Amino acid sequence: MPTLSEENYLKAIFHLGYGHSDGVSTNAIAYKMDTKASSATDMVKKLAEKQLVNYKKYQGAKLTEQGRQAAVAVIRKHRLWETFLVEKLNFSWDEVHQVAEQLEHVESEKLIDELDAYLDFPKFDPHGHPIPDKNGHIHKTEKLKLSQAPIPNTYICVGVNDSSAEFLQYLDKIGIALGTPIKVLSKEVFDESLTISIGGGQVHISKLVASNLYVNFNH
Amino acid sequence: MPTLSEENYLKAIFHLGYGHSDGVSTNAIAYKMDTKASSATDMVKKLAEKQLVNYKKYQGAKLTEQGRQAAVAVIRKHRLWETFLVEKLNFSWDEVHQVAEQLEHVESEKLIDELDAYLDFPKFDPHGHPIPDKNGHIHKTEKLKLSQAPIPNTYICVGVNDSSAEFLQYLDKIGIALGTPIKVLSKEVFDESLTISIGGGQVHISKLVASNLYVNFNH
DNA sequence: ATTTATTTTTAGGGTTGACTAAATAATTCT
DNA sequence: AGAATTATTTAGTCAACCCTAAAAATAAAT
Ligand SMILES: [Mn+2]
Ligand SMILES: [Mn+2]
Ligand SMILES: [Mn+2]
Ligand SMILES: [Mn+2]
Repeated sequence: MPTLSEENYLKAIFHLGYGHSDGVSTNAIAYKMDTKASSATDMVKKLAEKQLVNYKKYQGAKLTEQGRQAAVAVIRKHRLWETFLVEKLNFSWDEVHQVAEQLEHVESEKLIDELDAYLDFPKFDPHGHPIPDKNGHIHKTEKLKLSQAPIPNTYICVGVNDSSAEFLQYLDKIGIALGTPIKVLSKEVFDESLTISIGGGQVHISKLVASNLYVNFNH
Repeated sequence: MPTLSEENYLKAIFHLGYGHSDGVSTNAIAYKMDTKASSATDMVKKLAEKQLVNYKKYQGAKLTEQGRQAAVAVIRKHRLWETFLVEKLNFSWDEVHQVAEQLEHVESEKLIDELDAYLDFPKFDPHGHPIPDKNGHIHKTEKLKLSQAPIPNTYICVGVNDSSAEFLQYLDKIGIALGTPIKVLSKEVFDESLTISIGGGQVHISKLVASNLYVNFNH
């Protein structure tokens, strides 16, 4: 079994490599893990020895199938715990990440299976992220970044890209939660900021904010 | 904050020193922690530096008030998690210890407070052990070891001293759970084994078993 | 095509928490 | 008391994971 630290690296490599076919650079890993490039190199070597990643010097790391399974298992635990915290323990969506970051490393297959059942097999976590199933399969859903959505149109917020407390609290403040209808009124050509309407009120959001919001068509 | 390893040592010292007024020997700590005496000495020194224990060479370790608070906080978390696993996730009392051993180290005050509330502020864990409150106070209850209980008489099982899976599964097998009435019929003078009656059936248990069972008068 | 800048790796350490083996203190036995 | 046994500490290593500084490789700029 991977150590706690290895699990965190695997998760980082998974997220950084998602969608891309080339290796994840040690620099990118180090940045995401809030550590130094030399530490990332060391860890990547260790993961390679354990057959969890493929690694060639100067070419970055790519998860093996075994590594992907391990990464997805941790992500599954992370998202189930986040769901538990919000659904059962009155946590808000901006409070769960830090705690789930610890809970995700608890080792017990029964624990996670029972938790899954207790939560009634949720498909998405409190940030709209899909919860991988027991076999490591991640259900793909249609969604697009609000920054790339055609306007004018009305969408439904289905997820966030950034799960930081700062961003989520900002969304709380302007009245956006999962399921909130967002009517996009106009886009400023200069900075691609958007004027949107939420529950009657009108709000102006930056491109950065819009690019961290996932929406779906309101069909 | 204590590290994970320090927390485990603090807990061990708390349990070993419970009731006794002299220091806990490094040997005893090592045995309980399943490690070597030299490792225990190292750790005790570190805990002493952090003011969590008082330690003088060759005189064992005693928790300071600060150390006791830290130990009890971990025990509180351990027992709340065990309760959660049994009450909500269909774990049996012989399956919870190992998992709680990991969960007890998750750091989040809100988590443990909410868990406490979610479980409706339980007073005892699945093994009949008292759950310390938020202030570190442990509610004392009357109880005695079945091996020391006057006979003949009828008692109620209120707890176990040994929480190992082997012992708990043995109790399952002979039909003893928390709350089970136990009628003690006779004690063998030779080995102090007991003949008891549980729900109609008659069972013979060793002194060792009886000394690991806590009972209360059936009043 | 060089030179310059950036990225990545290597070399050398530090810390935590283990271990073995050896030394020393405390205890028990005769 | 003196000797033998046991308990405890010290000394010296080790592995995991991190660090800084320097070297080497790659990428970018002139
Ligand atoms: Mn983590
Ligand atoms: Mn999430
Ligand atoms: Mn533990
Ligand atoms: Mn217990």
